[in-house]
Amino acid sequence: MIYIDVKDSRPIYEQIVEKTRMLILRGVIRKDEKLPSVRNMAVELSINPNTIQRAYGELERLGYIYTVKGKGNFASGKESLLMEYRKELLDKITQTSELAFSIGVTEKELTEAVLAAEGRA
Amino acid sequence: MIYIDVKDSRPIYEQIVEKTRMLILRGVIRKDEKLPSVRNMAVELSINPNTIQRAYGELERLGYIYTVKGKGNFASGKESLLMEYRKELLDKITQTSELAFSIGVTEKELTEAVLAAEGRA
DNA sequence: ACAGGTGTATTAACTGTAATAATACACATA
DNA sequence: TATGTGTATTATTACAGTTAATACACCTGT
Repeated sequence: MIYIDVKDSRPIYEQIVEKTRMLILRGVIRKDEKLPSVRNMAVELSINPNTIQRAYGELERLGYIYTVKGKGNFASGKESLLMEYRKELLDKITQTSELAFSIGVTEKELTEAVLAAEGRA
Repeated sequence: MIYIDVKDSRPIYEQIVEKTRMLILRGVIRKDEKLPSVRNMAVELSINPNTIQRAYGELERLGYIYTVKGKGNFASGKESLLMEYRKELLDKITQTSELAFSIGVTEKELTEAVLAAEGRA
């Protein structure tokens, strides 16, 4: 379901949060679907259970999952999450564009950079 | 010339690199213009000289400044730097757009996010 | 030559974060 | 009752960032 990129400088728990987040947002993991248990995922990824727990704690704090003690962690399926993430990405586009404009990049170049992504996705 | 944002989670030396970089790219610091000395800037920002030195070391490695022992650090004014940074920003736009497309954001929304920045810059 | 400003290098120490390891406890379910 | 689940705690290791204190070499104005 998830793999750790050793070349990625970000902490392991953060990588897990980010990848799980995308799996939920893309609908690969559906509402109320169970995620791998802390201990299972720890074995699969060959890392410490505490690190998984930390990632799950973050995901719960962000509202992506909910926990049932004795049973496991499940995707919340909250609808607001997708909208929040869309806004996050659009804000990032605006911020980067602002920086680009400030050093002379044209609107045409920026829209072309957007279109370059459309083909790949 | 530069200030440190204590709320910024990034390391101090990295903030200095990024801000100095922008000052050079925007032409605020001109070719062969002298940057504040290691000790001076350390006093101004109330941080350790070693931290400034690390930032200047990075800037030199990136080609933004050159060092003359006994005299100081100076902006290189290399022309390629601007083009490299433009490419960096455009790549970031493409990457973020790709992610956005993958969760259903439309081309229209993205171009609007670009345009939103044009007014501010 | 000298003083003062410059970059550079080194070593030690402190702090915070990430990650591991080893346990223990509480809850759910077959 | 046994097993799988989340949760909590403590200790330890490793590393990055930062500070501190020095020391050395170079440049320049007096």
